[in-house]
Order: sequence, then structure tokens, then C-alpha cells
Amino acid sequence: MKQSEYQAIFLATIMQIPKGQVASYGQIAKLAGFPSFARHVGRSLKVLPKDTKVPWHRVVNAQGKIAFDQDSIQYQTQKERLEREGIYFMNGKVSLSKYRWNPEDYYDFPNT
DNA sequence: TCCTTGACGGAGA
DNA sequence: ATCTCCGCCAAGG
Repeated sequence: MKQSEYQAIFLATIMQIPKGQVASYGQIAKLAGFPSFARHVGRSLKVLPKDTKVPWHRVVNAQGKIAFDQDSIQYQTQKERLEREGIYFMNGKVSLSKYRWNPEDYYDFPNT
């Protein structure tokens, strides 16, 4: 299986992360149907054009931390984009219990 | 073909 | 909280 084959699936899943919420690499992999492909989620994001509409900044690692080096421009950019959506950092990480995306939330109104 | 490298994750110490 | 050590698996040398 080639990256191009599941890359689209990962990106489509990431597209669904609501503004103001985050998901981990492993979570995306799981939701997309490839439980052990956390690393590939990152690989898929790496090749995105800089003007992409994919909300890559809403993907953090399992500890709620940004994957880039803290002194990189990418780290800075991702942090700013998250804060712009109302997601704030505490000790260099976001609170997953507070911001983690839960797909089930979309089914709060069964009769619609 | 073998070895190393990751925008990772989880279990231990 | 910090730091290993593994498991993971396609890509690139």
C-alpha cells in the first residue's frame, strides 16, 4: 500500500476536525481505519503545500504537544493558529481533555 | 537488499 | 516530570 492511497483518507479525516479542537496523530490514524499508522499521518501532512486548506495545525501528539522543535518557525506558526481558535497552551501543551475532538459529538441530536 | 529515519505512541524505570 | 526502549511501517540512501 502506497502513501498516496491512504494519505487522502488521513487528510479527509483531518478536514473534519472542528475549529477550536485538536486530534492526535494516532487518533487520526485510528479514525481513518489504520490504527498503527500514526507516523504516516505525520508523513502525509509533511507534503502539504503551504497554502493548503487542510487544518494541519489541529493535529498534535498524544501528549498534547506540538511535534516540531520548540524553536522552529513551524512550531510558532502552529501555536499561533491554535491560539487564534481559542486553544491555549499550559506548560507547552494543550489540554486534550478539554480540546480533544470527539466525533461522537456530531450525533448529539438524533432526531435531526 | 539492508539500514536508517521519522510532524508517533505506549509501557517501564 | 524525564528518559529509555520497543513496536510500528513506508520512504530514501
